[in-house]
Amino acid sequence: MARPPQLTGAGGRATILDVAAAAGVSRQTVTRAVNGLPGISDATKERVLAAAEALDYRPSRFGRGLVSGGARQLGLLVDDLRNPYSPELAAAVLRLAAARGWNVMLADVGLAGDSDRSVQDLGAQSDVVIGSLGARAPEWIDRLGSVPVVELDPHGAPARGAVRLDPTDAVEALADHLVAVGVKHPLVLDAPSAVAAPGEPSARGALLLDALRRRGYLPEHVHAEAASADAGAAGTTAALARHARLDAVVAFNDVMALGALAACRGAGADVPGRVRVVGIDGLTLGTLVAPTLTTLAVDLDELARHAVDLALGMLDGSLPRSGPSVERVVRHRLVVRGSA
Amino acid sequence: MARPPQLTGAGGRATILDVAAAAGVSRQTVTRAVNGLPGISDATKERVLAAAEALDYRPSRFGRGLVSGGARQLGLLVDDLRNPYSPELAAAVLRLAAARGWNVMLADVGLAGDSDRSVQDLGAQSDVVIGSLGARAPEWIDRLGSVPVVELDPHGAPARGAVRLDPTDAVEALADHLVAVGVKHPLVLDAPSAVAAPGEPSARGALLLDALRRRGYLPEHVHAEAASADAGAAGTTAALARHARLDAVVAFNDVMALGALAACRGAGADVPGRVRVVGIDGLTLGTLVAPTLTTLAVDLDELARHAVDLALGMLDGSLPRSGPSVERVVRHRLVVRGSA
DNA sequence: CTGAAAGCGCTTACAG
DNA sequence: CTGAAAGCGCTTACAG
Repeated sequence: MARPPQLTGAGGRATILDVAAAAGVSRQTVTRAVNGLPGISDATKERVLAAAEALDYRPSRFGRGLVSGGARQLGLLVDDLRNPYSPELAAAVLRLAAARGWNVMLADVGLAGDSDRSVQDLGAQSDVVIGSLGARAPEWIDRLGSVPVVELDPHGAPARGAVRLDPTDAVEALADHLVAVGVKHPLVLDAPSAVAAPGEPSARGALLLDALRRRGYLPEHVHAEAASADAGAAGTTAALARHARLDAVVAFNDVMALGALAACRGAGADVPGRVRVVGIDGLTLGTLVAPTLTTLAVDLDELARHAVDLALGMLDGSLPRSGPSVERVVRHRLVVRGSA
Repeated sequence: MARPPQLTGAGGRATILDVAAAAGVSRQTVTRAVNGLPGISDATKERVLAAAEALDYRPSRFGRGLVSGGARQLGLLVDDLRNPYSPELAAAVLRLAAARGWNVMLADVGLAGDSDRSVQDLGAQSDVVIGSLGARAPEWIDRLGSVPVVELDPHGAPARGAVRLDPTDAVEALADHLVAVGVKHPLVLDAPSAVAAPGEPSARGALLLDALRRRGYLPEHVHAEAASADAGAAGTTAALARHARLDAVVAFNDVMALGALAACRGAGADVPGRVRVVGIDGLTLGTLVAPTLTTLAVDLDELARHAVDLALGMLDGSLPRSGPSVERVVRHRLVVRGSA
């Protein structure tokens, strides 16, 4: 391989100066050739391009960005892409961001081996970050450095901006619905909670339990091993075996509810005939199964719109830079389908 | 708002020099304060940080990247995040990339309003790109500039590197399976093809039709309006109405097959009793429905592994820089589940 | 503890 | 058509 012995760039990468030297021209001539600018003879251009090719030259995005600005970059921090909630949200954010000429960099703290570093890198590469930070928000906001952050469904008090999800209305509507359809023995199938003490219900779980109790129910409450379909199925199977009279499962999210649906099928318990099943999130997925899934739906487009608005507002100064944090609220909505 | 009248940075953004001036120190003292370096008195640090805060100073990622290198960035180009195939693939790539210390920037050419610009921006921000370029590969590779590209399931001859999907074995196995279970009148539910002439089957479709014909079938072939669940359902409903004896639907992908499943339910056609339904992709989704979906599965972790290997190999020079393009192959595998 | 200098890799005017 | 100069915003040695 006829690789020249000395390359200027770090990591043995060729820079514009290497190409210029190899082609026997100045660096601005290299710029002209590489960027297809006018004011260069065909012969020179060809020679420069050949040198660039030979040296495997690629312009540094940093050098370039420094002088020409570079596209704005929005960082999106998601939980776990394997739960369809994340990609549905990401799709909504991506679309809005693209429409405004923003790039989106994605980091998945659930998938990343070293989530701390993932968060930090995301901060270093983004002009603003939107993300589900959950319980680790304070720590991660710190890692993100000075980048403005819009928290999605924050657990505590948000640092700067946030879009809060409010399921209360939908939970009340659901509880009324369960009463109306004659449910007697509901189960709240909760996800394991990172924040609450073991055994303690999640925020959503507590809301559900409270709404049910106020209507005279003595709801069961169990924590699944994980917020996944498999864990939802396992939790449901076990509950079904323990409590023969169980006639409703309200799951922490849609994916777990899908697991509950499968478990009911496995146990020969008709849905919604014998057991009603309800999820939370409103994923598209819920319309593809049979019976279709009753759910407390979030309008992810609305969530994304608020988040992007807030994020961009923080940047262009249309939002106050100090003072109390700015919050938007998106309410869940009860969507009654086949399963309940 | 006590915003100072003059800010050095473009777009009215404060630079390190603005902060230095406001705090009455030199720029390297600002660096020390902002980056938590030693060799600065607490008093000075505090004053600098206050000035930075007041000016809403955030270090430019370009300036920083230019001197300290910055994390490597992998661009991932997907088709449409709303088809679960994309996020499942993205999750696999993200995990591998994160493990190797790479950031991932995501662009969705299906969702973006201006897909050309999306592609170009991705190229400008990435050290290497992995992507499903499909029929527009030549054009988009051009837009990506000099960034190395690993094509996923390329339609034509790949430019540099590619991971090719090979469904042939699985298609043969599926055709044998359909014979074995006594299917007589199969339908190939194809996706609309961007490349082929209208009415022409897609590459996958052609493979399926051929395998079926070689076994003595006279398979139906229809194009759905889109590669979506809804379109798959509509296509199936129409076909079911036209051909009463239809007893198998092989869909272009899993999402369409899910639509077919729903259509069969709607038409009162038992699956797999009266109609067998088969998808392609092997999405997790297929295990959550009832009956569970028989499919030609791609191992997305394997696909991602090859793609990331190839991408990183192109960068570190372990792959030849010129000569024929490098290809890896991932074979589909028949996974028989409940629906066929 | 603080600052003057040099340089990262590129592009944008400006001369020739 | 081509090149010498300046500068984008930052950090890393090196002096004081």
